[in-house]
Amino acid sequence: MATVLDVARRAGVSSATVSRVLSGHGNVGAETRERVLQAVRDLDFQPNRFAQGLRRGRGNTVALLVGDIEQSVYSALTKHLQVALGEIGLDLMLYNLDHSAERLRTILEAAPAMGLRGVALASTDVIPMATVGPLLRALQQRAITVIAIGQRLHRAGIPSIVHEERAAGRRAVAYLVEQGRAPVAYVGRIAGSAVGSERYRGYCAALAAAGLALRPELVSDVSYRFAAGYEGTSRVLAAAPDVRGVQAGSDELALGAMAAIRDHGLRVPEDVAVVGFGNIDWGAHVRPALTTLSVHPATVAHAVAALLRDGAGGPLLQVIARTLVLRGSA
Amino acid sequence: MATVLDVARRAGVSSATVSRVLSGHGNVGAETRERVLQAVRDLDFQPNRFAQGLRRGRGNTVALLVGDIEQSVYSALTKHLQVALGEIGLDLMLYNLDHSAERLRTILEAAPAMGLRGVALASTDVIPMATVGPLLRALQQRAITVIAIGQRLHRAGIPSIVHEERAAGRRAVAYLVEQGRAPVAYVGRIAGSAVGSERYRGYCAALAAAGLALRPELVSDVSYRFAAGYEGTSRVLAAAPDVRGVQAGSDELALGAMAAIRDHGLRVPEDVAVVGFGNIDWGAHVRPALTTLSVHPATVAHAVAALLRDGAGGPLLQVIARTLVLRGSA
DNA sequence: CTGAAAGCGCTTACAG
DNA sequence: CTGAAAGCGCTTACAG
Repeated sequence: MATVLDVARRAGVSSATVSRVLSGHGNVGAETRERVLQAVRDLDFQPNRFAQGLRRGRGNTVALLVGDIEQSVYSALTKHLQVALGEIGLDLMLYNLDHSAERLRTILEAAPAMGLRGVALASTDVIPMATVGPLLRALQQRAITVIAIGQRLHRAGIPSIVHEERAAGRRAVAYLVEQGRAPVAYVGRIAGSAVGSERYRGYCAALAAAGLALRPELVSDVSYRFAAGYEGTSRVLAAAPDVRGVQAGSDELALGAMAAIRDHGLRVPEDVAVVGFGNIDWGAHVRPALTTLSVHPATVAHAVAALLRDGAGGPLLQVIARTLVLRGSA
Repeated sequence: MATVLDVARRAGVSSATVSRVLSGHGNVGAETRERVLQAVRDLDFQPNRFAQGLRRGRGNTVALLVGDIEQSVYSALTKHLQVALGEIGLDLMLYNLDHSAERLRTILEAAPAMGLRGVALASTDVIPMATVGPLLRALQQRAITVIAIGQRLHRAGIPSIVHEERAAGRRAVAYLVEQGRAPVAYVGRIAGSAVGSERYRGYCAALAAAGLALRPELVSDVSYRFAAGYEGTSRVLAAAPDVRGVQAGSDELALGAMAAIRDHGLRVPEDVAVVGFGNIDWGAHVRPALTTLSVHPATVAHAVAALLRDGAGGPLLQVIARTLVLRGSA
């Protein structure tokens, strides 16, 4: 592997000059610069990342911490972030939290020594800021850009990029009510999810605006995935046979809900309409196709990249609007 | 951030001794070791990754290159590999290939300078070995462990971990035939997929064994995702109205196929049975639930970790068996 | 068993 | 505009 010294020798200059040409810092004569670049090409020189990192005090890697890479929100985000970071020369290190606060802490504790450029925390789980807050602040103090995705941590001084949750939930439930789908159940408040409770508040707001009562038996607290949607909906159907609409806390939950409704001998949407959350890729391909609220991973990815590129001083809170995507299920 | 020198001073030893204690190489007196470990704890010392990497010539990072992180096979693999690598102290860098050979080449060209410990190439696309082969060999020559996942590159000297494809495809199609589902269509040979054509050969073998003719109008070449399954199946249904079974090249394609069958006014499985490939997470939750062939990401992940841990000398080819997972669709 | 010293490959004040 | 030199924080032969 060629070193900066090899390049310097071949170009007849010092290693300092090579470094200046490559970094763009400091002035170098046009002809000298050309000679250096030619030598770089000849030797196929690529700077050693460790040496660079050691000297500069940090590297080109951003850690992305996701709740669960198998969930579509996170894999879509990962994909787009990978592209957006690639465009500004940054690499992506992936950490799967598996919704574990313990794992989050472990990772954040190891982060300072890793020379990261930034940490993007994409988790909708409630974060125990008492223990995690100091860790995040420690990262910021070493000039590591910390960004929250999907959760509002801007009050703790962490730039946050989120989708609208409450307003979106309210809009979707209002739509169900307008379509004559009351009583509407809410499946998937998701205990422990910061986002889940926001969506649920949207549900409550929509009911209140329509003058409908909040019936506890119509609300199901479940966890994230399919089976939870199935079980939660089954329970609601048993407790409230008059339910005509279901707002699910996620598309996965919505799919489970649809299965439960059908296994209950009812039809979607004729008997019970279903709305999901998150516009998952297969949502358009199940039958009936899923009506849901959009998500915008590319927009998030670009916002993250911009924050990393420009350093501190960016907006502390960016809220991305969602659209109600109408398909067959509601 | 504490350095090894800080630790040395606090423990009253030299930095060499600290390094020896931490690495486990070289003998250190029991009492000295204790003093060093205490100092490490006191100062919360974590070795600087760049300095370590520069000195050792490589780091603790493994690059995982996946075809498309949004496909369930890859996200499940990523999740399990993350855990398996974590257990042996390695980090995971993720690169999304987006099924682009061009991108693969770009990434592999940048890899040597990154001080990677290993490169795990999880792609089922046909790899242009004329250009990519030399890049992989260059990595191996710098003692970077290269591992192929999902595709057999063992003849090129690259340890490969794969699932059985042909035998599994044959078994599934034979099952459809046994159940009286002939003629069986094959949707998703997937031009450009090394794995897709293996699965298709299993289909051919099953037909031959059953004495059935290979009817070209029953075979659809499509790309990976849902929409392709929908279109491919629509075409097959139009060209061969007598079709009674569909073997899909993936679960995504199977879901598209089920939608197409239903939009055609037919029922799954009564009129047309469908078998997928890959046991995707939502497969059990659609209705009818998807019959499919299993996949074993945890097994793959452990095999990869073992190869990284033990370095060269491991098995060149590991084949993981698949099970036919019977559910409602066939 | 332990330490002094060199060196991995960069970058950046400093000097000219 | 350019170069000589120091130094980032480790690890490892080498010497004792």
